[in-house]
Parts: sequence; structure tokens; C-alpha cells
Amino acid sequence: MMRSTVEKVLSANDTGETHAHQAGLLIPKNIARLEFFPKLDPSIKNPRCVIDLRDAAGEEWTFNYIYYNNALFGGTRNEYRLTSMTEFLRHYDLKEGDTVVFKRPTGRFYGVDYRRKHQGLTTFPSGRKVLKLSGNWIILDTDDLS
DNA sequence: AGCCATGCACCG
DNA sequence: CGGTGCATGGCT
Repeated sequence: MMRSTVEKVLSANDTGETHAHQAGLLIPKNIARLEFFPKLDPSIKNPRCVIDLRDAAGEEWTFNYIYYNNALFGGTRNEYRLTSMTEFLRHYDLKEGDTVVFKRPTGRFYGVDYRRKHQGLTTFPSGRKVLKLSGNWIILDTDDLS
């Protein structure tokens, strides 16, 4: 399926809040499989490519998209990452729980955007979202809040 | 599968 | 020499 956008809720490690000097976010395999990002050749070790992006404010960024795949070469790694995102994450002060949105490129540039975490937004095991307000009021079905 | 963590190389 | 990212190991 050719989706036009993908997004990920940032982990603490993604944003650097755990003080891991890891600088980027882990891409879940199901997103990698969409081939939303360029396909990386698994026959070579740690294949990568550069991704040019533009955000809603018109700022341009360059991330690296890497497939750490040494598991296919006798090691233990088998995961995708977008790296070199520190500048972007700091520029918008993105934290754990915030969401980064990627839009399929029209020309040379992918689109990047972000959405702040709702304060008090939680997700029930059923997948239903709940926004807690003051005074014990809550809002159910928060799809239209985005 | 996903997140947390780190030794070291590189670079200002 | 301090900050950053690479490449990898470790834990859940």
C-alpha cells in the first residue's frame, strides 16, 4: 500500500532524554516494510542513504536512513534508524510522546512535521484514547482533536 | 521487535 | 577536549 504519510511517537531514547548519544529514531520494521523510505539493499552491510526533508516552516533538514543489518553478516543487529536528527529535535524541542510525521516527497524533499503530545492523553488497552481534563472531566474518542 | 545504552572516531 | 553520531551490545 502506498501511504502518503507515516508517523511515529517518539521514545525517550529517540529524543535523547535518556542521555543516550544515539541521535535519531528507530524505525519500526512494519514502517520500513512499507518502503515509504527508500529501499535499502540488504545484500550489503549497513546500507544507508541521505534523506532531504522540508518542514512546514520551510526549513530544510538532512537525515540519514540506515539499515543496521549485521545480523545478516554474523552479528546481532537487524533494525532501521533515521539518524542525525539532533538539530531538528532540538529546534522544535520535541520530547518523548510527541509525534513526528513524514510525508512522501513530491520532488527531492520529504515533508516533516510534528504533533505535540496531549497533556494527559492516554490510550486504553482497547486502543480507545482518553484525554483527561481538570476536575475529573475526560474526553473520549479524541480522533477529532488531533 | 523495540527501546536503552556505550566505546570510540571524528571534528569544531 | 567536549559534543555528536556510528556501530554495536544489552535488556525487556
